[in-house]
Amino acid sequence: MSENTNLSDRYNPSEVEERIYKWWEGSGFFKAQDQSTKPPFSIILPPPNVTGFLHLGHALDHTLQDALIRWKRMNGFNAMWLPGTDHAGIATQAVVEKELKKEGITRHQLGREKFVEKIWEWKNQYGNRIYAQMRKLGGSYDWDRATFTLDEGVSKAVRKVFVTLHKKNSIYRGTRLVNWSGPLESAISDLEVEHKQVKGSIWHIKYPLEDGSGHLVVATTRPETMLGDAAVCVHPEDERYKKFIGKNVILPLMNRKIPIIADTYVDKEFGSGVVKITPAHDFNDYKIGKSHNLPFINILNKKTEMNENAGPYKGLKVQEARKRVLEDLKAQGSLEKEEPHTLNVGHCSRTNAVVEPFLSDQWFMKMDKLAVPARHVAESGTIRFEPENWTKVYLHWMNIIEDWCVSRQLWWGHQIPAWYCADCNHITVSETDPTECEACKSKNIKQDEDVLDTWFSSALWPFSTLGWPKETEALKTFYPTNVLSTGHDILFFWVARMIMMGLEFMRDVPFRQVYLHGLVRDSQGRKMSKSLGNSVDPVEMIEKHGADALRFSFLAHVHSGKDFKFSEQRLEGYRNFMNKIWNATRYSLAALQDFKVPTLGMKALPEKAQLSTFDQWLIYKLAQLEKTVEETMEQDRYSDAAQALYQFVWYEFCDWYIEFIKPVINGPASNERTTTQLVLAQTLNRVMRLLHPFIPFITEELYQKLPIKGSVCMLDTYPNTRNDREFLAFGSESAALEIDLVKEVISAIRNIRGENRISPAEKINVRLSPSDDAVQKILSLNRNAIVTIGRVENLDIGAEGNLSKCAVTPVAIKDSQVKVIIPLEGLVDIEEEVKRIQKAVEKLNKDITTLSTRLSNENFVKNAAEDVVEADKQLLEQSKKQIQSMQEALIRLQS
RNA sequence: GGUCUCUUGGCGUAGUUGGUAGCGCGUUCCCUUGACAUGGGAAAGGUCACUGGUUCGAGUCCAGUAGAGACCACCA
Repeated sequence: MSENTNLSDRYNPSEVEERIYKWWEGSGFFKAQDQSTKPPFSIILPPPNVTGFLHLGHALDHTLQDALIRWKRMNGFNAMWLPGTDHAGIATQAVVEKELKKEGITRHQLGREKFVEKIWEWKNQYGNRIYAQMRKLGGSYDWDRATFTLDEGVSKAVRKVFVTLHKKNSIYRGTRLVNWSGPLESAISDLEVEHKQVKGSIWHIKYPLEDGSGHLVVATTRPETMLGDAAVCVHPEDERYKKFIGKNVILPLMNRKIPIIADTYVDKEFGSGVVKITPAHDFNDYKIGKSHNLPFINILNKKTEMNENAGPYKGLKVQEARKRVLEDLKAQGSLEKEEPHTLNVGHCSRTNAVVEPFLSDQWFMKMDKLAVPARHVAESGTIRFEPENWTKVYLHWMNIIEDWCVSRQLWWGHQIPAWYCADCNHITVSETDPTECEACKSKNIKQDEDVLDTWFSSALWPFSTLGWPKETEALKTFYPTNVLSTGHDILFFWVARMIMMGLEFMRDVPFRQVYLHGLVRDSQGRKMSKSLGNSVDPVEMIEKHGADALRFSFLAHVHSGKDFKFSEQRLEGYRNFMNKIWNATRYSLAALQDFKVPTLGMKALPEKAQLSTFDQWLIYKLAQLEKTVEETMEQDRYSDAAQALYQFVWYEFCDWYIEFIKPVINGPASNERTTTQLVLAQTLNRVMRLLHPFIPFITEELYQKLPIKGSVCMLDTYPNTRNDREFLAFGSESAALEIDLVKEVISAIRNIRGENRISPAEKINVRLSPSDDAVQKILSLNRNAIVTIGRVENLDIGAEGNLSKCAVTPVAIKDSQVKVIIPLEGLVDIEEEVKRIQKAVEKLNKDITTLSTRLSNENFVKNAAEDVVEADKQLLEQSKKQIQSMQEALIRLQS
């Protein structure tokens, strides 16, 4: 067979991927229609940071979504996948600040306007980098709809939401204790605080009583905050301290008089039973301060340095102040003792700095009302979580939800649409920039300098990207979206808030299903991080092994919600699979060189009478595969689908089918040969389509070379058991059983070969002794295959004959039995064969023992399902027959 | 402190109505055979963390124990 098929003997993804992607994108294949007769299916991509790199987590996430959207598209849906990028307030601002720092400039030196300009420059320079990387992965994003979170449309949506919620009093401004990040000089939300265990101390400090009659000892882990103490507090029932309630103590170092108050909040057993109350720097103390009407003494500035309220400690950082306070207390004998103490300290998730509770004016979103319907849709199943256990996590959070601090003291982001009047102090909140105060009409107004938390605009993403507040066709068609896929790390940050905003503004859920996958870790399960040096660049992996291999390694191994352990070695394995597909197609194309495509093309069907058993077997397996893929994809079990495809392509199609057809293909022209060619061509066509959502590049490339094909693989129908099923009807279960028997026979020959170390070059003689005429016929029909694949010199089918010095292996499929007999005289050391048979006998013996024990248990026979008992009985019979022939063989071998 | 998840051959894992434990990688042996050495063939390797219970029968259901991880909360 000649080989001018134009395919190299190795698949080279870099030669294919870019070309194919440009063709797809240039041809508009990724575009969805705002109006269509097809049913809609939409996914909104979680927008990555506009100036970021694509990391493995994105690659996993995007691969899952792309497989799903491609699958749906091929299934006849108006499939829309909307890409976008996030301005990522803190992250982006920090990056640009860092760049400026290299030039020795701070953002304050530059000023707000210039600085924001700089960030836009940066964004324009790097904003497309991640899009280019996404293209490399092969994602079928609807690029025309790509949206940036600071685009005009989104900004309008943000303002409308802000203004609307403000009108409803669901957004309010308040002076509150918030989590403050010193390095950012900004408030952050509760979610942005990471609690970490830290080994510290607890100090016992003497606070002298005002009347000089002694002192109380307070225990604290944060002695520097005493500078802002407003009271000390004891339990009202504490016998030790009851008598002091209402009296005063003198705050050491500051020499301020503060009251002794009582509150049940104090735990009598902990520490000394006396707690210092610092309402402006501790969340619990804040509450006590409120209920007891204490003064709120702020001792920090925005950089978390001590301010003028800290007296002599002014200007010191928190840690320095602590050190000095302790030294001074010690010097004056006020420090009673220091004990080691482990405590949880909040750290800023961005900067890792210790978060300080800090009193400031901020904007908050009231969450309790918004949470009610958001809870309901999860409870009722209107939104389903996958894996399901996240429902509980989500609901728990919704139940304890606190108001969301949405203002950030940053410059990069959506500036808050609120204007302060210098004359009457009124705040004008407006969708459009006002020219005057709405209360006193003064022109002396100034916009709030703060911006909104990045997640504010993200929360609106499912509808703001579709044109809201305008009532667009896109919004009508694609909202609610079908699936939201993301890592579980942003369940609260993003998913929960989208649900609340969607319900509030669209009166409907933003998506029907939430698919939460795990996070990508290294092969040992460690977090990928720069400092560990174990992070992997997906683009590098794509360049090395191909996008399809990377995609398949994700798809074959995502298991419901578990973290994904990435291994390049495994990736190489799937790279090999791509090569396997490539070469199987290469062979097939050669085998189909003289194949004339029947006029019906895609619809061409073989003639039943001409079908070889192995053709019917293959089609049967193909039908099973399509059923499996359909079922597993419906249930989001991508890895089951991927693995079923892998098994079919490699172990059925390549290892067996191609080997079966070789004698036919290499044989003379015949109806059988033509039919086999047709089956081969049709199967290839379906296999490419089946694989396409998983590995789009290689399948599209090969599809275009097939003799039977549609026009574009990614747009053709996905083969399944409902549509396009005429071809599958040619599969036959009985043919499958016959081929299974033939495979068993060949395996038996190979096993004898392998175990006896008979070189593959050595041709051997084989006798096959069938149990009946039907089996005899099966063997005769498949004689060619057995001879070729088994590398047999002379094949006899018939009576078992003389078994002396012969290897014998009985094989059976249901009632069909065959003895595989190979004369070994002069070929091998008989001892090897004796060992082989003994091993087999041993195994059979074990099986027989378990089976007969079970079957002799009358409770089992009585209680177990009939078919189970029947299957066991059959198996026992079969095993008994087999062991008998093996034992006979053993005797003949040694005689 | 609370909630949740996990524990299956060296590694990564499947196991969806309970019925003799599958897969990939790796390992050992043989093989450059006209699609593919990124390949082919053969094989070894698991008392399913532990203890009880339910059942004729448990990796699978229930209870408890131990270990690993995640999230939430935050008593100074």
